[in-house]
Amino acid sequence: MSDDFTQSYYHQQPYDQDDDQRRNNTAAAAFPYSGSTPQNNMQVFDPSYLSFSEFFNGPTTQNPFPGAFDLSPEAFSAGKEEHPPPSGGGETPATPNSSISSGSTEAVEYDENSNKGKKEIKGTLENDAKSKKGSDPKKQRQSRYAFMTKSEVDHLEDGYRWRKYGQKAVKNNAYPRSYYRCTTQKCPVKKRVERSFEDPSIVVTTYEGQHNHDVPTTLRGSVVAGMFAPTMLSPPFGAPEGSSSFSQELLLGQMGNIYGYGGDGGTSNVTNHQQNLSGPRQQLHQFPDYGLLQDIIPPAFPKPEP
DNA sequence: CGGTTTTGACCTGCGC
DNA sequence: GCGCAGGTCAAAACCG
Repeated sequence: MSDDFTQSYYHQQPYDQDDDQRRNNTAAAAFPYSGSTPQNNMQVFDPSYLSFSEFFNGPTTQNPFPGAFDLSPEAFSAGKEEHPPPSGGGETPATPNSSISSGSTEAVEYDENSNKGKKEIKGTLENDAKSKKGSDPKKQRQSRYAFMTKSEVDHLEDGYRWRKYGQKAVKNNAYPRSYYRCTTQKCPVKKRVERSFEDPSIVVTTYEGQHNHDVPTTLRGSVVAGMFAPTMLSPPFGAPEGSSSFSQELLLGQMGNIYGYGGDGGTSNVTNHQQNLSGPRQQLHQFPDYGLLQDIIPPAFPKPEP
């Protein structure tokens, strides 16, 4: 991908090997968007990953997601001022039948060590961090994970209980953004839910923070519930070892070849896959949280085929 | 009645 | 310093 993207890329986890390669093989790599350089040839999930679980676990024991999700929203949002407008060509993003899944995390603390050998990235991150809210060390953000779900409902069932504490109209988006907070006491997790302004059928959910508790027993077997099991929401996207509790099988079944996204509008069978297995029609996508979602959705999604 | 949602106000950060 | 936008608060309304 482009250097732009690379430079906007923030690694939370130290990857001293296959770093670049992994990056190119992760969902994150599929988002070459650096705020001003939308790519046509995007790769979301490299087909080399035979399954979603494999994708999660990676070719090695290391979870590729840290690389995939360790995007710095700040880094991406840095280019928000020049994000390509949805105009012209009607960049209606998502191809209905294509599933994108990507996500991002944002370290609560910018781990300098994690960027060893990635000076440029680090620099970008730091700069962004300084220019954004992160400038205040007291307000370092929680880890964040953003997911895109093709769903008819705004608030996706993920197994946790949430209480809505705010709703805000977002600039350049006809759809309001909702703010939710985990109702579990002392749980700091929040999430933002909004619809893609270009494809209302896509719900963008951004989780912030980590649950300090298990999924409520009221878990209703929702796909997303499995997806967002505690391990999933842990920074490394499931502790390296502890992730065993993560429903990989479920993911396998639900996510299928979620990486089957070509970026050129190619279709995948994920849609049906999801639809068949989940009650409310939901397609799960993950994508890097660039901070301002509307800034990344356009380039991140291929427009639906006419 | 307790929990959740709604919604306007308020606060904060950032760009100009 | 001012205005804008995002995020949060909190009181009222709503719901089971």
